[in-house]
Amino acid sequence: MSDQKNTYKDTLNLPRTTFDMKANLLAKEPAIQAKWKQENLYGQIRDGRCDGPRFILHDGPPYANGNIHMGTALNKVLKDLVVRIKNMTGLDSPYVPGWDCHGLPIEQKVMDELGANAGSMTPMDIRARCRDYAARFAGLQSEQFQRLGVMGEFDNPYITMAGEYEAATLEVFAELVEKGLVYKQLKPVHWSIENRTALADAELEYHDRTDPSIYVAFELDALCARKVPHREGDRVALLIWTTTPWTLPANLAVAVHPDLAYCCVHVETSDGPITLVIAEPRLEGVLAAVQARRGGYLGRHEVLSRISGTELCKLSLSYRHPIHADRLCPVVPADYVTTEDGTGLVHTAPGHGLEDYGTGLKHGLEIYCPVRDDGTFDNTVPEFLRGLSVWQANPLVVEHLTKARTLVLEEPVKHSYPHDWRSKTPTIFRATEQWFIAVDRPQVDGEPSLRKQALAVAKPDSDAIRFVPHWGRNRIAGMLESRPDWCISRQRAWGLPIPAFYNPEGQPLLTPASVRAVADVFRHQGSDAWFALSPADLLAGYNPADDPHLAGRADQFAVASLTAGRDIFDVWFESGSSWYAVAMQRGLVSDIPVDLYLEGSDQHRGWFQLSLLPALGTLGKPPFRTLLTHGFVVDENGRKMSKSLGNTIDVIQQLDKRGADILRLWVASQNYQDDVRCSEKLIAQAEDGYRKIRNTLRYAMGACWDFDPAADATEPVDHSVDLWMRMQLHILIRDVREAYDRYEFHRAARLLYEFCTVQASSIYMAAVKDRLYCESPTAVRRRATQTVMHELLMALVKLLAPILPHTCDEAWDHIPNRPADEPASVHLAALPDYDEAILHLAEDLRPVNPDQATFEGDRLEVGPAWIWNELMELRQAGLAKLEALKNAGVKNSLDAEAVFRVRKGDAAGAGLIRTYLRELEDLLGVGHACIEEVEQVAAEAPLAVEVEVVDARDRYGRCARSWKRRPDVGSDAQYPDLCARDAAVMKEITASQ
RNA sequence: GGGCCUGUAGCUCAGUUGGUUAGAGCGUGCCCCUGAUAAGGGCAAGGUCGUUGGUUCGACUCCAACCAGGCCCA
Repeated sequence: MSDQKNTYKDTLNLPRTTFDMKANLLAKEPAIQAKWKQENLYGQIRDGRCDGPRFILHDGPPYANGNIHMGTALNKVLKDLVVRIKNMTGLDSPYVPGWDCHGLPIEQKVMDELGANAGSMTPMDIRARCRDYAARFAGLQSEQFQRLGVMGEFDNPYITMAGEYEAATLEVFAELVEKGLVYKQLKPVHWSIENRTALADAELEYHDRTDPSIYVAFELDALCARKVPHREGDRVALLIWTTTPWTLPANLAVAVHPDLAYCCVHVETSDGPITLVIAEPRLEGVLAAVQARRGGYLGRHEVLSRISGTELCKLSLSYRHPIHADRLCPVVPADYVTTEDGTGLVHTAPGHGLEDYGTGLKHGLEIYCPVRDDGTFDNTVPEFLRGLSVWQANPLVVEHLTKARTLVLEEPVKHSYPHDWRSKTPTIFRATEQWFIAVDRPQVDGEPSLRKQALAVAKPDSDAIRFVPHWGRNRIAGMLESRPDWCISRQRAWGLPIPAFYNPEGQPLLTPASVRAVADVFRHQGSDAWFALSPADLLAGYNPADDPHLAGRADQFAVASLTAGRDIFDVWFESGSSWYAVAMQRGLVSDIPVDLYLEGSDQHRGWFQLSLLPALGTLGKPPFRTLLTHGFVVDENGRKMSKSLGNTIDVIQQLDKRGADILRLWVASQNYQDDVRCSEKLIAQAEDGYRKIRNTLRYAMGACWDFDPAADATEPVDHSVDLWMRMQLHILIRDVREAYDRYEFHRAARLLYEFCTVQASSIYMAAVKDRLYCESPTAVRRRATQTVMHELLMALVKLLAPILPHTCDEAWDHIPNRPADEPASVHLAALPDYDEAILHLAEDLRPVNPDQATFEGDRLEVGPAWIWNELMELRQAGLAKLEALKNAGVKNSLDAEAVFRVRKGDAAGAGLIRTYLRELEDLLGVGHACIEEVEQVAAEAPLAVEVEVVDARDRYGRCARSWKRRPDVGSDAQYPDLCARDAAVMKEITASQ
């Protein structure tokens, strides 16, 4: 028996393929990548697309520091999906990756490595080390991106520290200078007295520190006192609170919140009666504090009246300055005022606080900073403070206030305070000269301000920029409305110098011509030249006398007398110029906008906005046509990933464990418009999906092993499941391409995956097994299935190629008899197009109520889709019955027979089922199917046909070759153990041998 | 605290202009096959649609507040 079984097995056309079931991505991917490199696949794609329309995705440069993380991987894979899809759509879509190389984090890492030696290093020494560091990590990340399968000009990326790039950045800067948008002004920064330097946020450490916290009454001048309800004979004052008494000399205003409730309270004190203005919610707390620490001071108190912050502002109050007795200062509104502590009235010193600075600019206050870089007061303060350090000043200020009877309370307060990370000494806020790009200043050529221009292109009815998702427009517009002038200067070594020179009087030289002259030097020598060359050499191509911007002042700027400034650019200005330095300078586009910027949603404030402003200032238009943003990678509970929470997923580790295509499938299947959840488990799920897709491809290949479309292609007959499959395939092609066009990769990935699972694997491949295995190799029925299977395989591999480039590359080489007109690599191929004619069968003929009367013979000819939806319902019903039968003991479907019950006299219904009977048999996987006439069928039955499944084991013999139970088993005397079909096939095989 | 955004089965996603008992696939459980076999197939369970109010004859869908989470600010 078993011998005979094996005999027949050898006559079957079982699947054969060289495409391994096991992916072995860890070994194969690097080999495939090496092959791409060696064959210069990227170059081949460029050559192949050089006649197509351009599509430029301009890369936002990651920072050249550390390994890539999940967020970087998400970003780069999304970009690669876009680029691959565009190229496979026939567009010429090059991709030039870039790296952001300057900036503090790198400098900080280098300084850390240098440790104590840092002090003896020159800026040039430090810069050289920073350059090495950046180059090292740009190289490392480049390898990691390529390991992810990202395709692009990795042998010629853009690097913001390259001389050419630096020169281009300065050229953009020169344009802004020309437009009158660059200016110098005081701004408070974190200042280390110890090191006499500005500090970035990253250079601060917060430690607890005890400071004198003081409540001070700022007395209103006599005129204003009358405007405030008070007790006759009282002094009238605004009560403020501060933990930095030394900033009181720089006080220029008191800020109140318009929405807060304030009250005027009469208080008896040992310094005499006084009416104080204080935020109502703070009244009890403050009085209690005074009572607790300075009981003898406080007598009874009485609230006289209440007043809103808005009203308070309207009174136009002015108060006598607590230190400069002869000055009067205003009350201004500010929305950052809170009642968490203090008095709800905020001492405002624009030279010593960031919020105060903002308020100062808003209300035209001077940015006044009487503190010198060594932390001592200059001569603009009263004599008792001159020359003293701010720390010495604290008790003296308190003493002064006490004498003036304006000190209500002093108590020590312990709070978290910023310290210099290097010297560990406390820092102060101190206004220093900084360079700015003006956002509200109209340009000298009459163009509106940058803010106006930016808001114009971001407003709802503008079509200048497309936002994906659409709410990005809202977000960036909101940020543009409120953004302050752009402070572009930093006091560091590792960066692009702001090419400003100073004459002996301290006046800056910074004109379009002088900037361009420096740009020319940097182009060839890099910005190290700033530190290596003299101002005269840096300005070799520049003559003040020829500079129209110095008209009449040229003699003040004799080149020999100048010194070079020590500020460098904010790195955002460098990356914000990349649309020019890369996209235009490299000829990717002849003019902006480029087609697409694609970054995380944090870049609405970052790169997007800081690219938009320079481009508007330079060329008057945005640098991008479309802005696409993605969310952040969070853990499986939606929490942000952090090392301290221990919920991070390491990309490199995942690459080494599962391979790039798994990660890419994971990326593609995420809806990136939201935050993207990631965990070991979720990536494992992508891996499961990958296996399903791979095995679907593998089966299709196995089914086509002896098939050559050029020689064997056979049109499926009407009413065959092959036509259904082909239609499903074209629906898939249409929907996936549409999803790709809309950047909805997760939709495409899901469609592809579900197609593999349901339509292809569960339905079609299961149904056509019998004809593929058992029919004669050249039977029309088999060849037709192979024809569609081959179409399916070709289309699927192409559609999947952007997502799974390695797997599809490998699969491409294993496709049996790949047509001669197809390129050597799937990545050189075009995405498949759907066929309208095939699609119309599906689209026009939607399912209708199965009204028996409408099933005329001619309708069957036009309606495979229409009818197929109903047939699939029948299949579902049949499978349910089959399940019941299995529970009753018929384990193998081939031992069952499907009986389709049609109402007696329903000739059309019977004809319909007869037409599809063979396909239904295979769709259910049963040995045989037949029709039976009955008196009544259930009204809701699909096609008005009921399906029943019965045990065929006692009815029919089992065909030893196809394993089907059929009535015609034994009908051929030569093969008594076979059914008629298999007997005929055996005769054909035998005859041909 | 402010701006923008998100919240449908354990997971990834569908849910058309508000309209019957909210759908897939994966995963899980049970079962089958052993001629796709470190594969393939079937069936089943699983959801108060973040919460609470409101508008409406009717709300996953519209409105408000709240809760949770994310990004950017403060």
